[in-house]
Amino acid sequence: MSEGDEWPTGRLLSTAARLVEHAWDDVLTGYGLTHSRLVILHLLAAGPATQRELARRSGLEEQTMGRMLRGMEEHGQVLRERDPADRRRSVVTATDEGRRALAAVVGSTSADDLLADVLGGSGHDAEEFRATLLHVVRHFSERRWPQGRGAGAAGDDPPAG
Amino acid sequence: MSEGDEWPTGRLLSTAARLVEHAWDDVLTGYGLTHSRLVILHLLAAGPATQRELARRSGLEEQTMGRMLRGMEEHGQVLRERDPADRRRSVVTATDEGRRALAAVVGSTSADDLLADVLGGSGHDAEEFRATLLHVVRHFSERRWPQGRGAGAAGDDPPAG
DNA sequence: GTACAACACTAAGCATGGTGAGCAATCGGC
DNA sequence: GCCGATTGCTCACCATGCTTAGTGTTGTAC
Repeated sequence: MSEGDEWPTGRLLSTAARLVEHAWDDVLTGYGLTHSRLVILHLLAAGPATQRELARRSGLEEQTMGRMLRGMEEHGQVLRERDPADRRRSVVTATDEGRRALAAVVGSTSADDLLADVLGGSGHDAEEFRATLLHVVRHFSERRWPQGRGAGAAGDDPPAG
Repeated sequence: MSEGDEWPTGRLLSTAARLVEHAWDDVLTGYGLTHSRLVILHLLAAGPATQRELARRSGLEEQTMGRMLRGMEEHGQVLRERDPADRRRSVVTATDEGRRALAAVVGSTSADDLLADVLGGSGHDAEEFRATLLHVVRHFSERRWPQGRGAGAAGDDPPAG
């Protein structure tokens, strides 16, 4: 595709995301992961969480999260157990296999490095690009789920990575 | 969602794209369009085209394009007719209704303007962001479909918008 | 003129996103 | 203790991407 100049920026964004996802997938498939499951394992690395928490922290709907966790459970990457103290809740934990997969991907040359290379080698500022994306995500998240989606948002920010 | 700092840039890209799509959808739904159909109508504004051309020019698979065109046909936004000169081909044309919808959206305050405002009002350079996205799209497109996907790519670029 | 390759499109099925509806467990006011 | 509201999750279905495997049409080599 050599087009693109005329596209709305929003469509450029979607297309870029799709293409980078494909590049990621090439890497991840070898580790039994997908683009989105990686984020879940990443969140779980900090400790067990409920589905609702995971959904909120990754910006997905709970239904979507539930389905993805079911798939991951079938693949032995996470464990879901009812919380005995509140049986509405599922407590989600990463299994050893899930942790292994995450560590393997993080330790490998990732598509993110590839992306950084693509940008850096062409006069584009990868850090600035990232900062702009983060700004867009935060702004539109706030627009979509005002004040942290009903949950306490204060103190929820992770340490800057 | 107040997270994001730790995410891989690829995931940031996907999330940003999803959020901006939602913002677009809020605008587009009122005009009977969706995010992706807008691009098709935009391409058709230059004149009729075959499904294959549309797919190539928008970076989608032909199957995806076929399904989307079927939906648009059912909604009266495009017309598909077999090319009498080559009955393998479908010639796709925008209907009056499709053109009207496109004109209405283009004439309205679009989510793209919103995006530009969000960036411009915060010290981020919207033009630079766009240029970087375009670079990413072109690089990864080339990676995915080397040399213009088998079709003649030369002279295919649109005038810069 | 007939077989074979290429082309344009369709069909079916998977993945990941969304939505609305609904169910069981829990909590709170009385 | 009971009833209604809330919470946490599931089900069912839609949209838009993808892939693999067709179907029918055209072009070409012999």
